[in-house]
Parts: sequence; structure tokens; C-alpha cells
Amino acid sequence: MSLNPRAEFLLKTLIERYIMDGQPVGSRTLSRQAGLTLSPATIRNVMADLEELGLIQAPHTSAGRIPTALGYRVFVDTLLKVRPLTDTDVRRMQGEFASEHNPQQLMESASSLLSQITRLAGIVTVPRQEQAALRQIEFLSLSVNRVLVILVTQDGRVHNRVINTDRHYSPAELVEAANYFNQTYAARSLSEVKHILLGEMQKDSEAMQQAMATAMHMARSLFMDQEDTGTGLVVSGESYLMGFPELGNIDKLRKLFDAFSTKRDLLHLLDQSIRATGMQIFIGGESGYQALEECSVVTAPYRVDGEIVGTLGVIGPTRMAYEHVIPIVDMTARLLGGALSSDQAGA
Amino acid sequence: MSLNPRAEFLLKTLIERYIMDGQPVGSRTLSRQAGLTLSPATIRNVMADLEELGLIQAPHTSAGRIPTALGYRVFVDTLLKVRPLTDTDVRRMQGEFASEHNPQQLMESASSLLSQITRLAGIVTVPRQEQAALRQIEFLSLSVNRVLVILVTQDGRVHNRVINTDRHYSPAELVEAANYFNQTYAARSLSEVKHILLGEMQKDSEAMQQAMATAMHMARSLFMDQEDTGTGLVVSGESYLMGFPELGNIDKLRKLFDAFSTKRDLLHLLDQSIRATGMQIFIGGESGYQALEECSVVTAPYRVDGEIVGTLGVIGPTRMAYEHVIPIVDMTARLLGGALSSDQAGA
DNA sequence: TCTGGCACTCCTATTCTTAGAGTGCTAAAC
DNA sequence: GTTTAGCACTCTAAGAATAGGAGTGCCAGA
Repeated sequence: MSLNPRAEFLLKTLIERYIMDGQPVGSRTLSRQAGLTLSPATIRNVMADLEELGLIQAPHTSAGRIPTALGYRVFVDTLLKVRPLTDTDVRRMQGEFASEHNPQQLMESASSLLSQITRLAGIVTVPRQEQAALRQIEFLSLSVNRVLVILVTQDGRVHNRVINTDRHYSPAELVEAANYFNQTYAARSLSEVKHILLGEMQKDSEAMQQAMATAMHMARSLFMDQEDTGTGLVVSGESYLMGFPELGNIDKLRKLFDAFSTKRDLLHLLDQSIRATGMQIFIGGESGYQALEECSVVTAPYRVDGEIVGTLGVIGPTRMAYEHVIPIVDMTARLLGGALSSDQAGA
Repeated sequence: MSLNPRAEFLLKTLIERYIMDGQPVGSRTLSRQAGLTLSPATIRNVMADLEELGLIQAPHTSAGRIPTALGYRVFVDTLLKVRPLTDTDVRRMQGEFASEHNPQQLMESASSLLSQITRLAGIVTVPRQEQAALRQIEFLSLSVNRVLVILVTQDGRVHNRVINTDRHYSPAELVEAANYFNQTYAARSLSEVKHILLGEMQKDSEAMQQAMATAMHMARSLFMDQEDTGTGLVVSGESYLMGFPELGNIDKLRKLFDAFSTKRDLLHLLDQSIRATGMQIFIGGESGYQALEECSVVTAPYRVDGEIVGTLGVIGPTRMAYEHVIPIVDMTARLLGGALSSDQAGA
């Protein structure tokens, strides 16, 4: 695909214009917008070329042109110059995070910050419990045969789970078991712990000391019993999406909202992007999910102490102001990561 | 307002018909629907009377009639015969609750059950922490000056809060403090505890024994620091609302969704209904919230061990199938209450 | 008190028309 | 060779006109 500079410039201008007002862009408009001393006729020739290349298309014979998904792709990958955030912006965003310490709330702040600034739907994946490292575990006797397990992970989140036991455990037993657990498994990831436990449990339980046996028993109920309860996804500002005419069709909106409700598809998509180390942009159908047909998703992973633990980003119509959105998503990822890390370091 | 039986019957039939297909009902249609041997002309006379009374209205000169809010009110209060749920239905609903024990998940099940069955938006208020009685409290040292407080309320919910302390507390101190707390305040409501604490703290702290002092210190941070974190409202199935043509206007939908997002107004409304002991139905503007303009809200409080602790219900267009919705909301409230109570009793 | 009939109103859907925007092509100008 | 002006053509969006239909209110007679 060889584009001469003029064609590139015109493509860029056309897309920027289209992002601005959502109307198909005609040759006359473009010739004015571009600021070049070229007549509409010349522009038309270039536009015909761009159409040939599949970068733009005409909704119908006598409308202007709109970018195709491929056009956006080229735009985003090679033509777009993001404008860095001003210091004021950064400080304002920092302010939003400064007041929070609770990890869950930090994620909610991040999500609502994203949606408020970009006026799109903000999404933040909560770190997978599996990947999080264990910091501390405690067992509390709730009643005769119910034990509350409190599990604190390295990222500072606290998880509760009530497990039903088949006999009564005394508080002393539970404390001992927790101590054993904390000594043996601290700083390992939960999936690792699970794995080791599976091995340990093969061994003859007769040989176990009491604390260890109790711990094993708790662990079995804890890890084998059930999946993580949370949906692992924080979403805010969905209703902003209703403002966009290209999503005006109730049916499309509905699909989108169902995706937010079920959250499964979204999590899938975001799981993909957690593997990438940097910003990712899914344009239109690229994501492979029907509900996101006319939407783009801009994501960035965030790190806690250097380790990627989750992803955040926004969902909006393909026609979104990428040059604004991208630095905001990027900065939010940094800030959230920073807040979670320092939060932890400061502990 | 004196309605003769025939007029009542016709009003009932008209509303039922309108709820069915959403079209204004004309005299001819009504005369057929009602199954009475009355000519359309006669019906028209009756309809004119009903219009005079403000129970129905004509959208324009030559359309049929549709019910007014007042009409719905009369319908719901005096004409409606709810059809009880079949045993099969009840059993199926019970099934949904049987698999869950965690209170938070029970509420989510209730909400999604409501929305799935009624195809409207389901809402469940989480019991206010303030009202819940304290069952157990524990303090866990997370790091030098951070303590994790675990608070278990009578309804079985577990709350975490991390508090920053100004000095380090040893595990032993924390255990002692927790013991003191549990002995002194168990089974009192959180607001009561807060109140008592305020009193205690007036006393000369010199006179306090160590455990008590530590407990007081924790308590101050715990209760004075911050509001409850959760939004206290579980919502599901919002997207069902997009299917209704009367909410087809994107702007109206948007308002509604914003109400779901902010949740404050909804909580207000539901707070009202928590004071009523039985089912409540808000029709259209009655609720006083603009976002609920063309919506009705059907709510029922649910009880845990005889005590009303929260409300649940559905939100849908005024034209909803009340005779279906009402028993479902009622039953869900019973089941949720039951599940939470027995869950507790069985502990 | 109920009913049939009739004139009237208003909405809805359809068709037709028009104005405007934009294109592609060709031939001339640079 | 590239750019431009001109022109015929296409398609849409919006408005005007029209017809059909549903439903009403009222009156007079059963």
C-alpha cells in the first residue's frame, strides 16, 4: 500500500473531519478543510484512489466519503499524532486518585474518571485473583461449622469467603492453621498455591501435623469449592454511548448493553489485551464481537510493581477522538498502577 | 368517584387490552374484547364518562383511549386480580436461591431472577449497614500501621475496611480489642454502636483499660472515617427496558440509565418503600422522579428474621403486566428473606 | 337506556416533487 | 503529466399533497 504524502494528508484530514462532525466528507469540504490550494476536482481524484485502496467508502453514490475500518487502522497506526496531556490535566487526574486507597475503589475511580473525561464508557478489569500473590490469610470461626476465610493479596485487595466445614474448629486451631499457611505460601500466586496444594494433598494425611492438616482442610474447601465471585470488571458511563447517532439504532445499543451485562465477551477481549505490553486499539469488527460492530475499544494494561495485572480502557463509537482518548487511557493506566503500587509500597 | 360495575369492567378491560398491545383502544375493539352485548356507541358513552373522571384519555381526537396514571392507580388498587404463581413457578424460583448461600450473591440472584422472569429491570437494595446488627468484629494487622477490620453483620454479610493507624498494634492487642468489642457490642445495630461509642469516647480515656482503649481507637477510625463503600443497590436487566416503544426516545432511556448509574434517586425511592410493610406500586410520575416519568416501580420489602431490612422490585414501563409482576415481586421478596434468614438460622 | 347512522376530525402511510450535495468523466489549461 | 473547470448524472433528504382509515360525538329513533 503506497500512499504519497498528499494522499496521506488528505486521508488524515478527512478522518479528522469525519470524527469531528460525523457527516460524510465531500471533495469540496475537504479541499477547504485541508488548507491546500487544490480544487475539489483534484481532491476527487485522490479520493477515488483512497477508495480503491479500501481506506474510505461512499455510503451512496452522491454522498461524501467516510473512513472504513481499514482507514481508521491506517490513521491510528501511522497518521495520528496524539497530543500529550497538559500538566493541569495530569494534576487533575492525579487528584482523583489521591483521595482513595482502597483498591476496589481505586478501580472504580479509574473507570469513572475515564468515562467522565472521554464521555465514553470506561472499563477496568479487576486483577485476576489467580494471578495475584498471596499476602496473608486468616480464618475466623463464624459459628459451629462455618469459617470465614480472609485472603489479602499483594495488590491490597481483600477477599472473603465463607466455607462450611464438617466439624468445629477451635479458634486456636484456626490461628495455627493460618500461621502455617502464611509461613508456607506467602508471596506465591494463588494459582501456584492451588497447584502446590494439589500436590501436598496427595501425601499421606496421617503424617501431617495438626496445623497443617487443618490448613489443608480449609484450603481444600477454599480453593476447590467455587469460582471467584466478582465479575472482575468495573464499568461506568455506559449511558454516554446513547448520545452517539451511529449507535442510535436501539437494537445495536441493546446488544452493546447486553455485552456490558454479561461482561463475558468484554472480559475475553480485555484478556487479549492484557498480554500486550502496551496500548491496544480494536477498531470496529476487529474485536470479533458482534456487539462491538461499530465500536472501537482503546485499552492499556496497568502494572502493579512492574507486573501487568489488569487492563483498562474505554469503549466508544469507531468515530471517537483517538488523539484525545489515547493519552487519557495511557495516563489513567499509569496513575492506577501507581496508586496501587505505592499503596502497597507505603504499607 | 362512583363507578358503576359496568364502567369498572370496561375500564379494566380497556387497561388490560392496552397493556397487552400498547395501542390506544377504540370503542369497537373494546366492545368486542369485553364480550358484552353492547354496541360501540354505548361503549363510547361510558368511555366519555371515564374520560370525564380522568381515568382515561385520548392521545388525539380520533384515536382510541389510553389509561391515565390515575386510571392505572384505580386499576391496580381496586380492579386488579393478581394471578397466584403456580407451584411449578415457585419451585423454579426456589431453585434459583437454593444454590447460593453468600448474601451478596443471593441479592444478585434475586435481582437477576426478577429481571429474567419479568423482562424488566430488577432492583434489590442491600440492607443498610447502619441498620444491620453486629455479629462479630475482628482486627487483623496488615502491616506496620494498617489494620484490616472485618465486620460480620447478623444478615451474614462480611464487610472489610482497611484503616490507617498512628502506631503499631501487636496481634495480641488486636485480639484483645476485638474480644472486648465482641463482648460489649454484639447484637447491637451498627448505628447503635456508633451512638454508644460517641458517648464512651467522652469519658476520660485515662481510665480505660488497655483493650478498651485500643478498641476505642479502632472504632473511631472505623466509624468516623468514611461512609459505607458500596452503593447499596443491585440492578440487573436494565437493557430489557430498551425493548419498550414508549421508552424508545433515546433521551428518556438515557435519563433512566443515568438514574441507574447514579442510583441515588432510586435509593431514595426505595427508602420510602422500605417503611411500608407491604407491596408498593409507584405509577409514572407519582414517584416524583423525572427519570421515572413513564415508568412504574413495583416494590416489596424483604425481611430477615421478621425484621424488614431491604426492598426489592422491578422498574418497567407504566404499561407493564401488573398481574404477573406483582406476585413475582412478592414471592421473590419472600424467598430472598427466607434464604437470608434460614442461611442465618442454619449457621 | 341503548343503538344505528352520519358527519367530522385527525393521524398515518404513501406518493410525488424538489432542492441540494456530490460524483465521475471529459476536455482544456498550466 | 498534472490540475482544473464544466457538465450530466445519481442519490438522498425533506417537504407537500393525497388518500385511507380509525375513531369520535351527537342525534334521533327503538
